[in-house]
Amino acid sequence: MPDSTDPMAARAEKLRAIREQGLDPYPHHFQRTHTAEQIGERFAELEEAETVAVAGRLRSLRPMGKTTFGHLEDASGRVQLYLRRDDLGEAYPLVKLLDLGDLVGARGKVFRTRSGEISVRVAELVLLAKTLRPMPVVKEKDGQVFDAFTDREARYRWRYLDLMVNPETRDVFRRRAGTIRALRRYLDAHEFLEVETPVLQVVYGGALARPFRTHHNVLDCDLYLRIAEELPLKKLLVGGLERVYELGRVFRNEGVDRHHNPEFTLLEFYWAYADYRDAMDLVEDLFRTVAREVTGGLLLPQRAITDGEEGPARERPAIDLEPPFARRPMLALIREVTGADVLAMSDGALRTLAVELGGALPGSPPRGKLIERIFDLAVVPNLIAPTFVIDHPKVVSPLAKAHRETPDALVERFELFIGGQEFVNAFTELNDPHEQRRRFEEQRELREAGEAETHPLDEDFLRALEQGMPPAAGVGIGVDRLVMLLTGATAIKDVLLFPHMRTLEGEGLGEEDRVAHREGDREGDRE
RNA sequence: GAGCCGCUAGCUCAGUCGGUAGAGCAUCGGCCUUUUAAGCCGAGGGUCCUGGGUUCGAUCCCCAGGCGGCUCACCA
Repeated sequence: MPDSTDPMAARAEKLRAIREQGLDPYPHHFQRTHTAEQIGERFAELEEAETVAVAGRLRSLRPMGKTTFGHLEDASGRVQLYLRRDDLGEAYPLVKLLDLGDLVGARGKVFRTRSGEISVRVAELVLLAKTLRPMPVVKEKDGQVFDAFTDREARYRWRYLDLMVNPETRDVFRRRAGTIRALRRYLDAHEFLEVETPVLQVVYGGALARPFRTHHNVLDCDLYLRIAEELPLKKLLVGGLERVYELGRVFRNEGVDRHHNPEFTLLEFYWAYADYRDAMDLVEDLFRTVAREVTGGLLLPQRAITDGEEGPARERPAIDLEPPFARRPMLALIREVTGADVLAMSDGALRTLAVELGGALPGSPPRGKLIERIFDLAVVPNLIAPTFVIDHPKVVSPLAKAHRETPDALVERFELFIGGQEFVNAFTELNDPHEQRRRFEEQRELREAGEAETHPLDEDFLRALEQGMPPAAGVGIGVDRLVMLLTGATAIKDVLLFPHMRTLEGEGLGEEDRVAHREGDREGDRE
């Protein structure tokens, strides 16, 4: 039942009235001459001189009888509109049919009001798009914000509303774009070639994670969405592209929380004739360069994390990228914190230690998994200052080359931790095809023993290695987390424009669409 | 996956020691030709998340479920 005071019904009624007056509520074009910012910047020359044309969204309306004030907002900022019946004449009643959020264009002279605000005295007002839904009403006075649009769910689900009313959200995504630009610029400058490899793969690989599965109808085969970029990029090293990178989306069928989204942006680069030490030098320089470019400095303030609604905020210290990043072997860090020499311990003792630290693992995990687990529990939370953790257990790194000094137990690998978070994973790449095959087979044994996350054997990749891959370093950087670091964000959802959310009722494919897709399948089968 | 918290008008929230509800903003009407969280006067607006249970009676108490947020655990 329509309610006379329902905002949507009111807007629909205004739309009808506008059409009735012969006005087009959704015209095709508006010739804008100035942005809001330009009007402020060039006020001296514009004042009472040429006619300007501005366009944007109405963010405030203050009708006072035969005069109305309002603010128009475009991508550059806001400018006040001064609408007078004497100026607009027959067009003035249109003002009554406007709502907050409508997109309008206005032409007129620029002036300063009695209270000093730079404004456009509107001689011509054009509706550019009528809005049918109310937008969040956020008011502001003396820098204080009233009725802020802070509901996290609403902000994530309807990001356009968040972007409309929260300037800091726009800043986050400008900074995200800046981060990606800086990463590209850095790698391009170091003569890495940007490439694109398939997202849909017959065999997934390059990481230990569970994949999303999909199906190709015409070929009638299952495909996986990639969980990493690694294997195709290494094939390019075989092909003679000595420095390659890919900045792309990968998909992991795992948990969703403050640090994880089912799809995320991963940067991987591969560097022939380099090893993990070279890569560490490069990564350290890359982090500083990108941080400087994006934030202007190397000291990165982090926002506090709140414990629940009422709970106390947990302060997070600023991250300083200035001092050299520490480089510490994983086993040495474990020994420092727990006193345990994990390499010398029996499997049973390792398990006992892991349980003591609060992390029981299901099944009978291999030593390497237990060591990694102990590391995650005992060491990681304390790795606040940027730290390269180096030389990991072999079994958890099936694609990394054995350590040149401890080849039986360790690999040449590093992870960069900052603020207790992993940002980079890299290693000296394994390029011995026989050794790679043995590692894959080891993974298969683990899988058969009940390990959930193992690396599948990829014959096509082994074939490429058999063709000869140069010694190389490979690096993976979690771009979303890097953006979090550079923006101080506390949740990955805050740096994704459209983070994954559970579907609401009425969202997703309707039954009719699903039927249509099934029809499509049959058509595919016939061909 | 576990724990805690929340779900009341379009929005943000208050409230009912169990007797079917209220504020501000928004909306609608009136006044107002330099206002700016504009102001003043008036009005309308609610399956109090869903389903069970207890009760004479549930928005409130109990149970189950849904959705969300936060925290912890885990994969980046």
